[in-house]
Amino acid sequence: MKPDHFEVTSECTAVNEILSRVGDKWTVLVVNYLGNHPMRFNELRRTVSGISQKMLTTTLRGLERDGFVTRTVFPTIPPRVEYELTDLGRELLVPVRALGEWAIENEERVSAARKRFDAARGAAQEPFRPAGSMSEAAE
Amino acid sequence: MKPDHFEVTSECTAVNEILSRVGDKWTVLVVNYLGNHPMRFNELRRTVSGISQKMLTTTLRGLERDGFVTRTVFPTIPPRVEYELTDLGRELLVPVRALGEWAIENEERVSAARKRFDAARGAAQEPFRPAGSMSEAAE
DNA sequence: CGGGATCCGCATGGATACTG
DNA sequence: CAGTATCCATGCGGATCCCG
Repeated sequence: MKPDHFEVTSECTAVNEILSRVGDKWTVLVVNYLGNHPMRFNELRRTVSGISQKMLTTTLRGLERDGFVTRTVFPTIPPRVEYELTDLGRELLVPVRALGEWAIENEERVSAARKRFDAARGAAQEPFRPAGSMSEAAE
Repeated sequence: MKPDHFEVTSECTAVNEILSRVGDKWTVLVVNYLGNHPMRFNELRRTVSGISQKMLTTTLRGLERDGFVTRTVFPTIPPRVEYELTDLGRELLVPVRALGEWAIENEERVSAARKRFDAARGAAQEPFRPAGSMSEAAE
C-alpha cells in the first residue's frame, strides 16, 4: 500500500469507526494494560489510575461488546472477574501500537508545530483572552 | 516489537493524544482526502459531504496547528485557499492507513461480535426498553 | 469485590446568519 | 470563496450513592 490514493468512499467510515472506538479517553490504556496480562476489575482500576469505575465499566463493556476482551466471572465470595484480550483484541493491538510508536517518535514535532502556530497567532494580535477551551477561539 | 508488554506509563499518554486527535469525527476523512492531492476549502467541503463548514474549519485549523497540513492563501478575488499535507501529515497517514486496513479487514468480525453481544443481552430479559443511548443499559 | 443508577458539568459538533 | 460568530442539542465523562 502506498501513501497515495486511497478508496475513501466507504473505507473511511470503517476507519473512522475504529478510530473513534479506540480514540476515546480510556480504551487504549485499558487495551494496552490488558495486552500485558489478564487483569481483574479493581486491579485494572488501580493500574489505570485516574479512571472512574463508571468509565472503566463502560470501556470494558464496549470492548467486550466488540469482541476485543472476554469477561470471566468466578462465582466466589467475594466475586472475582477477570478481563482478558481476545485474539481479535491482540490483533488490534498491533496496528494500534504501530500508531503508538509513531506518536511517541513524533510527539516533539507535533508539539513544536503547535507551539509555533500558537506563537504566530498570539504575536499577531490579541492583547488578552477572555475565555475559551484553550485550543479553539476566535481570532 | 512484540505484542507483549509495552511501556504504559507515559507512552500511552502520547498514544492516546494522537488517537484522540485523529479519532474525532472528521480528521481521518480530511487527512485521507488530502492524502490524494491538495484541495481547496469548498472542494474539500463537497468531497467530505456531510461536514459543516464550521467543523471543516475547526478540523483544518487543528491539523494546521499540529503541523499536519499547510494552509496557502492566494490573495485573489475571489480568494483561493489550498490545503495540503505536510511531510509530517503524510508520515502520519502511514500508520493511520495501516489501522484503516485492519479496520476494513476486521469490520465484520467486530459487527458480528457486537450482534452476538446484543442478542445475548436482549434474550436474557428486557420486555421493553424505556430509554438509553443504545449501547449502555442495565442488565 | 464488582458493579448499577442517577445527577450534572463540560466539550463536541450541527444549524444558521453574517462578512471581507 | 472562505471563512467568523452565535445559539443550541447531544453525549462523554466525573462524582456520588447504593446493591448483591
